[in-house]
Amino acid sequence: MARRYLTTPIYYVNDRPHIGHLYTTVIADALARFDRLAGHDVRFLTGTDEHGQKLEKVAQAEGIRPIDVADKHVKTFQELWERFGISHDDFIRTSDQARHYPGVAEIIRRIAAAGDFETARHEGWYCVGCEAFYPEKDLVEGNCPVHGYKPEWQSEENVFFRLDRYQDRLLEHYRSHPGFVFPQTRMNEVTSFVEGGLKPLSVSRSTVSWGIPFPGHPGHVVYVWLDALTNYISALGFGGRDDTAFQNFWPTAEGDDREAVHLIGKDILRFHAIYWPAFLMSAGVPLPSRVVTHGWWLRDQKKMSKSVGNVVRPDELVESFGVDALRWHLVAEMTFGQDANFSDEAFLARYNADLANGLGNTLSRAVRMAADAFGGKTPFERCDDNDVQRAAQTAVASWRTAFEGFRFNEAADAIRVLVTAIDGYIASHEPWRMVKTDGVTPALARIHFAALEGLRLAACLLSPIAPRTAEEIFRRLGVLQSASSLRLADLAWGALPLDTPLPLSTPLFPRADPKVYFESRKALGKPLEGAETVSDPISTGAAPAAPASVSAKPVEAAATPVTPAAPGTLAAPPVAPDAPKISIEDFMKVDLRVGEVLTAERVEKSKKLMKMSIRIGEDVRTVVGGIATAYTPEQLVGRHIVVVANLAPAKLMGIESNGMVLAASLPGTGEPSLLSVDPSVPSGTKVK
RNA sequence: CGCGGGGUGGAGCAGUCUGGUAGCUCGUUGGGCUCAUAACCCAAAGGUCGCAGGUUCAAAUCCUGCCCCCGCAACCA
Repeated sequence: MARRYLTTPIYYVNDRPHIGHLYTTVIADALARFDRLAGHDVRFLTGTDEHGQKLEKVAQAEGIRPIDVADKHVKTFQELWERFGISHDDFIRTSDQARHYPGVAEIIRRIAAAGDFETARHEGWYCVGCEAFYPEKDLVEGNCPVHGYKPEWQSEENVFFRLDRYQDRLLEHYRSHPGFVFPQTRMNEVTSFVEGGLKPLSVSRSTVSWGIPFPGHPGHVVYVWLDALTNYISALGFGGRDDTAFQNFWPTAEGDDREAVHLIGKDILRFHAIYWPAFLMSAGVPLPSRVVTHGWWLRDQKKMSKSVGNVVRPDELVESFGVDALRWHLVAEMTFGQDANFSDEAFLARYNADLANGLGNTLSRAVRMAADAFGGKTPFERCDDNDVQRAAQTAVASWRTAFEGFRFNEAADAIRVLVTAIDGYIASHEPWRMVKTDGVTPALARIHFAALEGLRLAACLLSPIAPRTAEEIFRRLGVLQSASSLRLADLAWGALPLDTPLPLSTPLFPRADPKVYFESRKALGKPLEGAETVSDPISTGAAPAAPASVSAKPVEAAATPVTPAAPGTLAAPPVAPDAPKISIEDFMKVDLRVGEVLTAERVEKSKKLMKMSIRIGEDVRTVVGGIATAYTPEQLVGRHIVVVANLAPAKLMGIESNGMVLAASLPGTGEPSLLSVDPSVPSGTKVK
């Protein structure tokens, strides 16, 4: 029995869970369930990344400890995973001093022993406002180009990891393990990046205090990625008192029956495919087997139209159609590795096609007819040689190949094809006609057996993707089976029990009329926010249920009641935080003037920048502003706008800008909208 | 010359690594069925696979050049 160690990234607790987190986790869950079904000994880990400056700041603002903030948000993730039926065996938190810290200490001890750490002094002008160092040449008259005041001379000692030493060994590993990164295009990307040269990596921070203290460097904490990546082995007990799980699940050598697979999104590929293996090499720990990378979910390529009311968030879809409908959609809709669009229209279309009209309706007709013919029971005679049986055989094979090759959407396709075959089989054999002409015959029983057994197998194949639905189908077929107890043997034809009661039920996935659905959404008067909808927070239990006429809640959800999370756990982002108050004197420091745009041109190679010459009274100066996405040069020339006249100059894309144009930043898109005054107001006029 | 993704019937996408009848879902049209969730089944229409060259018996697929779209990075003072 092979051992499989599967991980998701650990999610940063400051983020609200969004469709991306959900996708990675659902895919990992499906893979874990598939592997268990295939008879592997599986350990599936997920968790949270909790250290770092962001969290520290949030805690500061709220006047509580960072760990309290983390505790609060961790619950959100855990509840979400519970709700989505994620079958992880373990959950690691990087703030866990008993479980995680020893692993980090150990990997650092080993890297240090290998001589791959080195301390280097980092000195320079540090602007507290920018939280960044500036080279002498970027300072404007000795002041910060942004804030205009004198930066501090800071001298900081940092620990560096000699990543550069591993360039060749990494490349060698990629060569000898072409499947190390999946898919291939991502492997190429990583290879070319490493070929481009690696530099020592700073792995300690003294500007952050919420983190793991760096051994031997008081005042320093461990760089977040060195800390976070180590979760994959610290969770197995690496460096801890009991490392049995590490011994059992982390691969040791070639030809090992152990496989460690990291599932990630493409945004964190570099950390997983370059830094992490290098850390492990240095520490003398074998590398994980594969880094499997998926693409991103994009929002409707169409702008979301507020007036049309097509702003519907996944949590509303889940509310109306159930967890498994979304799981199915995520798996089936995205070609694994590529980017895909998430749209509610596509969700509805797929829901109706695959789940309502396809699987649900086929199950419904097959069960109803069989129950009618055989007195509420399954057929009394089996059939082992028919088109459904052959289709099922093919489906099982391609489903397995798909899962093994991380082509999850193809696994879903295999199920769809099988369902279509069953439906076609029923249509071509016309059992409804047979029963009228010939009565209840063995031939009729065989046809129904084929259809129902096909559905049992379809449910088996569905179980990694939509486990609760699979179990509900079993129940309706009179099969006593839990999704988690399934094994390969269950995929063999013919396990449907004969002459067994068939419970009748309401539709598995009630059909949804998209028109009615979207109109009801509009009628509910959902807040039509822009920015938040892009990130698709999956808020749990917050949305009101859709009217019953639109969609009765799928039975899957009813059959497996899940406790909804407390409302508001994932509520919309907070409104603008209170800006600190300033005095009138402070405000008067800002010299606002009316300026007339004389010329305007886009800055070469820049998307946002517009270079303008602006006349302020007698003075003509160059101002660069990030407004090129919203204005053409022609629209600007002649305009009287408001300018911050006494702003310290700064260089943007090599052009010195003397001043700043004021613009409102539109919610959602962030598009600028210039503050203009009536052209009759002479340029140079003071604004206050 | 910053990095990357993409351009395939009306829409959304597979297929490209490993050349060989262009596939899927939705939509459209016609027919069928009435067991089922106004579902389902069958058939049809619809594609110069971004453009131009090249390799080959054969190119959506390999090579070269070009065009267009979209992210990211830099820059939003």
